Amino acid sequence: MNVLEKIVTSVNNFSKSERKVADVILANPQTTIHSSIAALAKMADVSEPTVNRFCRRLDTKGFPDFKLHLAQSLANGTPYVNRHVEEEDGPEAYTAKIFESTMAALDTARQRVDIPMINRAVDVLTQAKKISFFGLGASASVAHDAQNKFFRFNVPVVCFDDIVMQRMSAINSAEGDVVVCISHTGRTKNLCDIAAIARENDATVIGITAYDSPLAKECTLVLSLDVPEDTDMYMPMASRVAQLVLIDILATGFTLRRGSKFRENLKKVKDSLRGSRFEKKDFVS
Amino acid sequence: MNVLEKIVTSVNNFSKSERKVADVILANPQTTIHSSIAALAKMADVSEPTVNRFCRRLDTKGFPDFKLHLAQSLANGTPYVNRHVEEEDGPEAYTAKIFESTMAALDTARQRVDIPMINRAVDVLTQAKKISFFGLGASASVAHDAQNKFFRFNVPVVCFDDIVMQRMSAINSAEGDVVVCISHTGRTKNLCDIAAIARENDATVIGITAYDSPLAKECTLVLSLDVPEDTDMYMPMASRVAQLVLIDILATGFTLRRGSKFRENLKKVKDSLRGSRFEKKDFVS
DNA sequence: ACGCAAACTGTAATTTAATTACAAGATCTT
DNA sequence: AAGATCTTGTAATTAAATTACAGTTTGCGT
Repeated sequence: MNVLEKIVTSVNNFSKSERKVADVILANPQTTIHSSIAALAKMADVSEPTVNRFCRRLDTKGFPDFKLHLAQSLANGTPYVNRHVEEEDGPEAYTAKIFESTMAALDTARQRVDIPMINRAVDVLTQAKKISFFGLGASASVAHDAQNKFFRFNVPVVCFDDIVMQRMSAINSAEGDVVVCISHTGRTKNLCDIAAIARENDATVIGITAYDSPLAKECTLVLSLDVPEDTDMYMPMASRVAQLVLIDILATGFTLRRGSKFRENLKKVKDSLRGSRFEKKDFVS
Repeated sequence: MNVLEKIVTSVNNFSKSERKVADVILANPQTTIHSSIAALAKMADVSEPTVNRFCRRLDTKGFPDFKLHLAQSLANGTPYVNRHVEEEDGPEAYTAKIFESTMAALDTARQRVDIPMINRAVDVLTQAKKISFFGLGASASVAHDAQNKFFRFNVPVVCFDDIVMQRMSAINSAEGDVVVCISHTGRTKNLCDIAAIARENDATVIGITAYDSPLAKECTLVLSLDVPEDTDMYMPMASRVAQLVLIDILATGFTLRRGSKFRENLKKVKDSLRGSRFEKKDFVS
C-alpha cells in the first residue's frame, strides 16, 4: 500500500497534531517532498519532532525515509487517493479530486473484483437465449449502456427502466434467459421483486450489486463492487463508473469467448454507423 | 526524462570518479536510495563531494534531492498503461487490462482537461432556465446519467435519445436555455444539426466532444476529452467513462456554486428514496 | 469531582548528514 | 615543458534530523 493511501486510511489513528501534518501533506504532496522537516512543521503549525513521530507511525524510518516513500507514491503518475470535495474548492481542485477519487475507486474495484465469478457470468451470458438489463434511477443509464454493448452481439437484448415493463418482462422469462439486475445498494425493493420473479420463471439472474444485500440474495450469481463513494455529494458517482467498467469487462469477455470471426460482426455494426456520420475527409477545418 | 535514463545517456559527460558513482548506482539503485552520501561514496570508492558533484551534474539540488528523483524513477513502473486486450487473454488478463486502460484514459483526460472551460460551462449551467442533454447511441446513456444528476438540482432538465424529439426540443429552445450535446467523435450528423438548430434559437450549446470536430464547430463552448480508445473491440469504452466523469465534475461544480444550503436539497432528494428501499435494519442476513 | 496515569506535544541538546571552501594532483594545450 | 584548466580529496562549516526530557493535556476510575 502506498504512503498516501496509508495516510488516508489511518487518519483516525492520528493525534490532533499529527492530523494537521497529514492535512498539509495531502494538500500539497509535491511540495512536501522538497521541504525540510522544519518547513513542513511550520506549515502544519506543529513542532519538528511531531512531524518525525508522524513519519514513524507510518512505518518509515524517519523523515527522509518518509519523503522517499512519498516520492514513490507520487511517481505512480497519480496519487489515487479518495479525497473529498469541499465547500471552498475551486474548479482545479474539484476537477482533480473527482478524477482522482474515481480512479481510486476503480483501483479498489479492480483489487476486489471476483474474477472466477466474472468468468461464470460470461459463461452464462454467452449461452443466453435472451438477455435483459434492468436498473432504476442512476443504474438505469448503466443498463442502457449495457444494452448498447450487447445488442451488437446479435443476441436478443432488452432493457427497461420502467417498473411495469420490467415486471412483465421478468414474468415472461424462461429457462435459458438471463436477467441482469443493476443496483449499487441492492436495496431497491422493486428490483428485488424483479429478480425473484425472474428466478421463479427459471431465468438465471446476475446481480451487479453489493454483496450481502437483499438483491444479492435473490440472484443466482452476484458480481459485487464495493467501492468507496463520496456521500457528501448525495449522488452516485464512482460506483456507477465501476459498474460501467464491469459491463465493459463482461462485454469483452463475451466477444473473446465467441472467437475472432465473431469480431468481424462487431466491425460490421460499427461500420454501419458510417452513413450517419461526417467522414473525416468530408470535414475540412 | 527520469534520472536513471539520464544517468545512462549522459555517461560520457562524466569524469572518471563520477562514472564510478554512476556504476554503483546503476548496479543497485534500490539500495542507493536508502544510503547516505557517505555510504555511497565508500561503495564507489570516491569522496563524498564527488558524489555531491555527480548529483548536481544531473540537475538535482544535491544528494537528498537526487535520491528523491531516483526513488521516483524506480517507482515509475508505469502502472497504468493502456494495454490492449488480446485474443488469448483469460479472465484475469482482460479484467486487469480493461480496468487499467480505463484508469489510464482517465489519467490522460485529467491532464488534458480544460479547467477554465469547465468553469465557464458551470457558469452557464447554473444560470440556465432549462437544460437539455442530447446524445445518440452510446452517448445516450451518458445523457441519461446527466439528466439523473441534474434533475436533482430542481432545474428543468430534459433528455432525449430520439432524433425527432431532440429536433423538436431544439427548435423550441430560447435564450437562457442550455443544450448539452454529447458525442465522442463529434461526427454524428444528426447531433450537429441539433446543435445548429439550438444555436439558431439563441440557446447556449455545450459540446462534450472531440475538439476540432464538426460538432465542436456548432457549439458555443466545447469540453473536449480526447482519450485513447481501444478500437480493437469496436465498442466505446474508456471515452464514455471519461464523459461520465466530466458530467460528475459539472454536477459537482454546480452544487458548489449554489452553496451549502442548496446541498440540503440534494439530501432531501436522496432521502426521498428511502421508502422504495429496504432499510438496513429490515434486512437480516 | 478529584486525582492519578497515560498519552501528547514542544524545547533544547545532540548527533548525523550534507555542503562548501580550499588545496593538491592530474591532464591537456601550446 | 610550463601554464592553465579540470578533477579530486581533506577539512571545516552549515544544515538537517533525531533524541532526551519536561510540561501539558486528556481520559479514566474512584
